[in-house]
Amino acid sequence: MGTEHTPPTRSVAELVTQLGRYAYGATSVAGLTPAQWTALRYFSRANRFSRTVSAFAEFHATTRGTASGTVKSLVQGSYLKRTPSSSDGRSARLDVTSKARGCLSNDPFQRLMRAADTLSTTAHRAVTKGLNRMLGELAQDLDKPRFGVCTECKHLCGDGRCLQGQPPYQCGLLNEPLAEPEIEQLCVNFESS
Amino acid sequence: MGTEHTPPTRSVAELVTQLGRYAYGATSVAGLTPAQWTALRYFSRANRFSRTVSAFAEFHATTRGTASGTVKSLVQGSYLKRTPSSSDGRSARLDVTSKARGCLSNDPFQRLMRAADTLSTTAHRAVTKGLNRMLGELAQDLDKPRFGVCTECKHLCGDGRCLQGQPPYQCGLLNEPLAEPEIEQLCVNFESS
DNA sequence: TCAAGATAGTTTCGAAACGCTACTATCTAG
DNA sequence: CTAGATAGTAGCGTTTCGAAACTATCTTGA
Repeated sequence: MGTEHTPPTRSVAELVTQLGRYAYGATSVAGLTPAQWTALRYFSRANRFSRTVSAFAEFHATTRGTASGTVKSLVQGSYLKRTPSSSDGRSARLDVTSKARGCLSNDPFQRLMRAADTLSTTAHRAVTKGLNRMLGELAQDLDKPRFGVCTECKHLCGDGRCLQGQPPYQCGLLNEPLAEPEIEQLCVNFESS
Repeated sequence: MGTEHTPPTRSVAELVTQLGRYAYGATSVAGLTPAQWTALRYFSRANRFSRTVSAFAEFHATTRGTASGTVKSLVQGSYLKRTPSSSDGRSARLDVTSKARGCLSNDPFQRLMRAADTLSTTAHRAVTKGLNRMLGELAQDLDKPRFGVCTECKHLCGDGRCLQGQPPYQCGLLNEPLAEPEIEQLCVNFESS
């Protein structure tokens, strides 16, 4: 009964790339480059296990070399603070500074969020769900990590056992305790369900 | 009853940028760069009034200088054929060659479309509608052109008058006849409604 | 205990891509 | 016919990026 293939509307793929391009290019506020904005956004959204150069490199879909350079410039500009890991001598954690938080509050990226806010609640939910699904498919197809939050991750444990819902929370993969606000942050080790 | 602000799901803005990044970076098939892929996709989707360097520059959200370089490389590689305009001595039209069409048939971009195809029809429609809305908002906010198809454009005229539905079609803005397949192509002069 | 391999991160290099400015050529308005 | 807008090109410096080479640390297993 219905048409078999996609109707003659503009395809979702085209819309996504166009939105992505407009959002990425809309820099020009502070003296930060698009790549630097992406990094700042990432490090302000990622949990403490994921605030590393390597994790950011995977998120940004680039090489560690490039990511290293971007991070370096942000550390020099004191947008990020480097703290060597106590357990792993090779690794360091990057935290956003108050200066960076100030910049992020008028991120050009906000325009995109404002555009999203014009949608109704139901429309917003439908789009979120659909895009989430697409991202999962694409990440699997490209063999990239997923980057989700604890509340939707299978490794989240509550109250000693792997039952979600009540604190104190814990990550079943890393066996590390999770504070309340942390379970809404992005994680490299995310696995759905 | 419902929560006032966005629920603790990952925001639409984040999803869009992430999808955009993955799709843009997924090149590496032929010897074409991401910018060249974007150009090829554009020129294969745009109608004859929009297949110019300037229109592509606006679509790609870049400068005419950069766009000119990208196009030049594609013409040299015989992916595009340049035809000077008969009515305007300054302008030229760029058409994709059969070689380019061959490349496009295994565009890395296809992965994103495949991901979109895993959605149900209703979900697909909801996402399309939502993203379309967002793109409209964002384009207006950034003062960029919209780039839509004739079937959704107010300038489409049918049967002599501006009544849509039956051929022969015509563009009410440029006063030019439109062939049947052309009314599904992208246009710089698109205006909604 | 020690060697081999994996991993975190940096550095350098060359190739793009980009924004910007200046420039030519053509078209359009008064 | 002149002034200004528009289509497109060319050059410069910056940013980005992938690839490869390298150091330092961790891990594995004999």
